Amino acid sequence: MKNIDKLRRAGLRPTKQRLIIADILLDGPNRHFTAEDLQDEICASGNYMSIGTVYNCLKRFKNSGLIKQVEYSKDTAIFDTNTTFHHHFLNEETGELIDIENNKVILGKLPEIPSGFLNSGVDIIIKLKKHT
Amino acid sequence: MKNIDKLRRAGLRPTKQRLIIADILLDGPNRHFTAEDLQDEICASGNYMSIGTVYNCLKRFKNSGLIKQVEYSKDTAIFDTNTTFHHHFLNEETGELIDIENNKVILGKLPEIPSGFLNSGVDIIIKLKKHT
DNA sequence: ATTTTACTTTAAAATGATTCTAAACTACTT
DNA sequence: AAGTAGTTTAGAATCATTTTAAAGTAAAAT
Repeated sequence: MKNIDKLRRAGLRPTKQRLIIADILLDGPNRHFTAEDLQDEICASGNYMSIGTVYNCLKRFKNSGLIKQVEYSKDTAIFDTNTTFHHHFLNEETGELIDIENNKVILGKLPEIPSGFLNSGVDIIIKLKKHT
Repeated sequence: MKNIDKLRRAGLRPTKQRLIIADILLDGPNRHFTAEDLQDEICASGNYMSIGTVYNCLKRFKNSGLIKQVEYSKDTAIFDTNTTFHHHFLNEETGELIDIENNKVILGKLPEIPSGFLNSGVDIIIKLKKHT
């Protein structure tokens, strides 16, 4: 599908800026990135966008389900083009994330969900350190 | 054990400020809290401490293993007096965390660890939403 | 096609959490 | 008692992110 249609389907008005970002994010392989990473790539592609717009677009892309945000990053928000249900390895030294496909993990036993609540998603992070 | 000894054992010089914090955190039941929460409690206990010192103490308490820091909080750092290996429920609406004891969860299948690395810890977050 | 309306982009300022700085202070050692 | 190394402090600095208000643009209505 063309990116302009992906935006329309997601309920986003296809502005010039959103198309630039869609072209960077929505083709090619999955990746993890920060707002600043993305702004750098926009520059590298010969375009310009204010950092405010980058943040604004990322928020809307996320709310529309075009991308996800990784939930356990401390200082800087990390976004993820992989919108499937999946988990992550975290390299503790570098902060690098690697996707874990959902079918690679099975939870054999889950705790009882507090009453009045529903399980609305499980996130698993496997931290890695270099083998000595 | 007296808190002054807990500090000494942890390799921390037992200053007046660290004792105030130890008295708040290290007795009583486990809890999750931010730096600001703690500063408020310090005030409520009739003491005063600059926010810089609160942060500084929390960092040292954490590095000494007296407390932990929750790894998947976005804007504000959340600390945890529960230093055992455990997981969390996250109330998505309120941000409230509830501990899950380690023995309540069993991982039936784990992905292959990337070569050259060791699994250095697994964090599981079960997100909760209100039952409708 | 032109106008209207609502949404979007922008630069710059504002915010909020956290860290840094340099001077004053204090616990521990000698 | 004096020295030194670590600690606290207020305030400034930093950094990611959000807000602001004005100017711009896509879609809807005429």
